[in-house]
Amino acid sequence: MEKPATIKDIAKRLNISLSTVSRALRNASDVNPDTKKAVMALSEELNYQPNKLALSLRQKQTHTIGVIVPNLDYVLSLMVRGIDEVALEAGFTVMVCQSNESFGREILNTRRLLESLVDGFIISVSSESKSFDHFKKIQERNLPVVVFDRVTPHLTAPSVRIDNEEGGFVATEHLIEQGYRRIAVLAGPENLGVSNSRMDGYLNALKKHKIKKDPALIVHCDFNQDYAYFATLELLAMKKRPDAIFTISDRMAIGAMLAIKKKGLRMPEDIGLVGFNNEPVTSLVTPSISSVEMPSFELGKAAAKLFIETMHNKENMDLEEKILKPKLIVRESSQKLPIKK
Amino acid sequence: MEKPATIKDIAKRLNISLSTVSRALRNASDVNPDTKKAVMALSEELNYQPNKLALSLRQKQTHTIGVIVPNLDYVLSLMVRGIDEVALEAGFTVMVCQSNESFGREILNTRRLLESLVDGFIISVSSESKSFDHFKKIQERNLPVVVFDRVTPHLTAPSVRIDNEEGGFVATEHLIEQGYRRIAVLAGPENLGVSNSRMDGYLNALKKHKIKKDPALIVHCDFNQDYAYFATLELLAMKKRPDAIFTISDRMAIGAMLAIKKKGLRMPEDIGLVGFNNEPVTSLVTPSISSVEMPSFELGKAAAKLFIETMHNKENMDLEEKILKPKLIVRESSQKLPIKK
DNA sequence: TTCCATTCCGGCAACGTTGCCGGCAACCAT
DNA sequence: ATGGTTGCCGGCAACGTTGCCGGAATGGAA
Repeated sequence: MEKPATIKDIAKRLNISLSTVSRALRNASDVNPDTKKAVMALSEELNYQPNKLALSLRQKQTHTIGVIVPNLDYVLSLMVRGIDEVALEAGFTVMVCQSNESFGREILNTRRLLESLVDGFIISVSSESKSFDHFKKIQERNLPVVVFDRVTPHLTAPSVRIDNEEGGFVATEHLIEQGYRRIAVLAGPENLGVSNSRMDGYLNALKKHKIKKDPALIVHCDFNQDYAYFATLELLAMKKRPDAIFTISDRMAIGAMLAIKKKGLRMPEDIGLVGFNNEPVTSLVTPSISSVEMPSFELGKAAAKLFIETMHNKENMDLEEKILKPKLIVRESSQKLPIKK
Repeated sequence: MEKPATIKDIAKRLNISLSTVSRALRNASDVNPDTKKAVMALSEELNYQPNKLALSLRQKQTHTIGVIVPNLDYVLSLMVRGIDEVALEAGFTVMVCQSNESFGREILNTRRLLESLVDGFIISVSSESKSFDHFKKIQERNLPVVVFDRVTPHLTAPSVRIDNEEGGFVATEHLIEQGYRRIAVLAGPENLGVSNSRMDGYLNALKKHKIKKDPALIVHCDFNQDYAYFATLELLAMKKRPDAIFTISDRMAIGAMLAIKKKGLRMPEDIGLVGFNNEPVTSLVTPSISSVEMPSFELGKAAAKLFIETMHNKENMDLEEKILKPKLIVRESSQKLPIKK
């Protein structure tokens, strides 16, 4: 009961050859029903498990997917669970690596997973990454790559994401409908596609409602509660301060909220606030924060499904692009008008 | 630039044998400096990476650690990052599996990781697990197992955890010092060691301060915000309702807080509240919630270090037990008395 | 009896790597 | 000249598995 049993053990005890055992265990063709039964029985008894290493070495497939994410916050860990779900179902194991939003770490993770001989990658890019050569190297090796959530035009690959522009649009339009007019946006790093798309949605909403864009109200800062806090303080210190803020993540919304409270302003009366991601915390703070919800779990599942598709017909790499819809959840922080019946 | 280069490729191009290349790449002994240089140069040029599969197959070691956690909430994902940190440093890769607090899932994960031929396990048990045979099977295979955070007396293995009893004690004593007398405890499932230890600390604090234990104030419920919410509602509906609640997790504290607010009671005036874990959300809600902080990242690192130790001297399995200290963070929810200078 | 088809099985090679062993020079010392 | 030592290298086997091929035994048909 020490070492796991191998095919050889079975063959020896049954006095038959390795090949026969192998065939018996797999496809029944070309093997006597009796010997097959015997093999099955013994393999059961010895609790035989085929050695994955040997299998992988032989058929040059590890049935492992490398997943690279910038962090494991609420939404991303939900997405990873979605990926896991589908991957397991399809017989794949996933290896998750966090890049911690660091470019260097992302390269390191890529290399490590490549060394582990994963069959392909499902990636959400770090906010710090400006070059994508390390990912292109993967594709040069002909391994399937699927990008999810944080996509980038610089990487040509099938992708799954939500409609970020739409998300930014509904958030902003909601603020406008609530009567806010000087709406600021706290955006992420300038090179982050997700952030820019949400900002595009913001701009579209302004345009639709004929509100002039004010560059002073567009602030880029790090994806981080503290940065958002200080950025908001600066916004609130303006002569003509904004009367609403749309942040492209909830963590930033929290920072903004703290700054607003610090300044003694009330939400939604003095200032409106809408975040993005619909993390549970948004409903727990006072006032509760409106936020754009995304179907994270579904998004993860979709990414894994797309990966498996891509893997199965590499020839027909059509660069599929799957886009899910976000949904605004209105809470106290932006509900200025009485709720219409 | 398609398939990764192998030792064979190098040998062929240099017209030398496989063995020589292998030796040249590894230890310099028994190989001519010139040929060694040539091999090194070519391997650099071809970007040679030893095939991990073949290596693992040969030396029966995958340099992979299987990590099983009940979920990836704030503390656990911090711990996993700590594990990752140390493991990477030591040349190990980690595979993380979530059991989702499900017993069946935990068994499945164990089997999957075993199939993946991990070199050992670092485990935090699910709250649902009442049997531990699946883990014992690992040990029968002579693979090292380290338990962390959620330990259990039913599993004999080196472990790393915090002093949960101490945590429960300081939380409770703090409430007593603030003048609360009818202190309830929201505990987790009855079979969960962590929960019971924290409760023991609670009981010790009562005893020390000569407060009689009231069984009606000890409530077991699922590790879950909603359950905690309803359990708290029931507590508050008692004739002689508690004047403080200690919950053994922050998620439960949130549930309790919502129930308290629902009832229109004020914290800390009408009722005190202390949670456990010091999740960021505790400082964001109103009132902010006191909580027992644990050094999660450090704990993860310690677990990985212990694992590597255990792995290196299996003979000397001394069942080391490493215990870190928790620390109470006092916030509004329990600060009834003015702060002493 | 001869020939062919069918059924079942074993041998061999290969995936990429390393460890062990043996061997061939060359050199030095006797 | 002979023997031993040293430096360097190649061959072989093995890790556990599968795919291919060839072959023995059996049966049936001509």
